[in-house]
Amino acid sequence: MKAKSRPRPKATDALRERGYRITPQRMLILDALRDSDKHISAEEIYAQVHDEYPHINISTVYRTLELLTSLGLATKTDLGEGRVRYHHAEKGQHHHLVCENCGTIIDMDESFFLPLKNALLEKYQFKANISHLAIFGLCAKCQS
Amino acid sequence: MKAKSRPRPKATDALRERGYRITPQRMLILDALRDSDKHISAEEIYAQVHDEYPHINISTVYRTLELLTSLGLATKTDLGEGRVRYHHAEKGQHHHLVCENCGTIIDMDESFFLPLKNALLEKYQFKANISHLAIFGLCAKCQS
DNA sequence: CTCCGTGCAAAGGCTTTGCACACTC
DNA sequence: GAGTGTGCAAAGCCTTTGCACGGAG
Repeated sequence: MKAKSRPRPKATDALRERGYRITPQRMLILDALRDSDKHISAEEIYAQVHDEYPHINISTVYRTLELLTSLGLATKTDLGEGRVRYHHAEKGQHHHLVCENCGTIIDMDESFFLPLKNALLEKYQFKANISHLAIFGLCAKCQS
Repeated sequence: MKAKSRPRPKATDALRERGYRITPQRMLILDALRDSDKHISAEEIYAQVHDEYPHINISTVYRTLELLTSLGLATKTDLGEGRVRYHHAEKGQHHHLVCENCGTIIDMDESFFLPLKNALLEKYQFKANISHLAIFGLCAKCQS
């Protein structure tokens, strides 16, 4: 699907440094995460990796995603679809506006939460750690 | 568990008006929703109703909750636990600050989201329907 | 050579669905 | 009586887990 041979040391180094082994499966899963410009489900990663490496198993995908998430290399998001989505951590924090009618997902910058964060800190002394939140509602098209 | 004979016209009227039948199961599920002061899962509602009405089935709970949600009588919240929680719509909207360290839950008023809602409407023409959001972070005690 | 990572298969948890009977209206 | 709502059982979907083999270090 995409070239997989370009230099891309960061994530694999992070694995190696912590004593985890570099396997073709892990590389391919990282590639799939990186190549996807939107959030991707375990099943989609599996399908994508399977094209290049038919031997792979879905449980390996789940185990690898859990590992990457625990190392901070991937981020897990629950958009309320009954399935979790992942994305590469390098791509930065943002949030999602999910249309309850047509399912459109709009990416929203984190800066929208700054006033809220400050208000919570001031009022409740609560230090919010907002990552990949989903907010449901109606998109422009579906409001009529 | 609780008296179930007090007058409670609102929800049942809403059902009747729309042509839905009033059954003991539906009444008891509404009671369970109303009697719970926190968000409650389908399984918990089932257990609670089962005490008074052992014949009930879990699929009836799910079907009824879906009906109530579609009528706006109940609200569905996904707090990312792999299971959905419900609450009675009359109780109003609020949100939760969940401490990642000690588990404390602080109730937060909806008004904190007004600036955010307005910003989203202005920038994305997105009409946010924020209901029972959970925000994770650290409470005052746990920040040291 | 060691032992971590994987494939395989099965099970787990939550939720949905098909069908025939029962109960509300 | 008509037809919606229910119980029952089974399946569906996503995810996790136990086990033994294979491959990375």
